Amino acid sequence: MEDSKSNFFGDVYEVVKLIPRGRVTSYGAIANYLGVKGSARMVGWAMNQAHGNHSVPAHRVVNRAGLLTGKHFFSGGPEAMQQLLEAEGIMVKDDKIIDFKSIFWDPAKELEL
DNA sequence: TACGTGACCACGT
DNA sequence: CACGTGGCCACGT
Repeated sequence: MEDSKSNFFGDVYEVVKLIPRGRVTSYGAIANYLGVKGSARMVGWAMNQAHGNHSVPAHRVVNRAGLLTGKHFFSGGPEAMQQLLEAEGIMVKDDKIIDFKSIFWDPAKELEL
């Protein structure tokens, strides 16, 4: 039973799984919701490990600028992430999400209750 | 055991 | 307004 840090990764996956279809969020937003906003990089690492977990829609997680920074880490190729986003109705241009702020889903606000 | 790197973010110049 | 640097924690070599 891994307690502590392993729990952090699990929480990240839980939040990412809760992202509604057609919406996206940022690493910092997840970190902020988990109370580790100072460690937004760890969320990225969690996604890297989530790579083996197909239950986690990591393609709905991008950086603060709405840029598909982790596309290159996806199975099948960097275009896989953009394809998955477009499949959910999210428009992507030049590896960047269109109207990112409008489809941005912040767990700290949407799940605050 | 120690150093470097990394799917980031915020601040300062 | 754009670029550079610092800080954070964990993992790989």
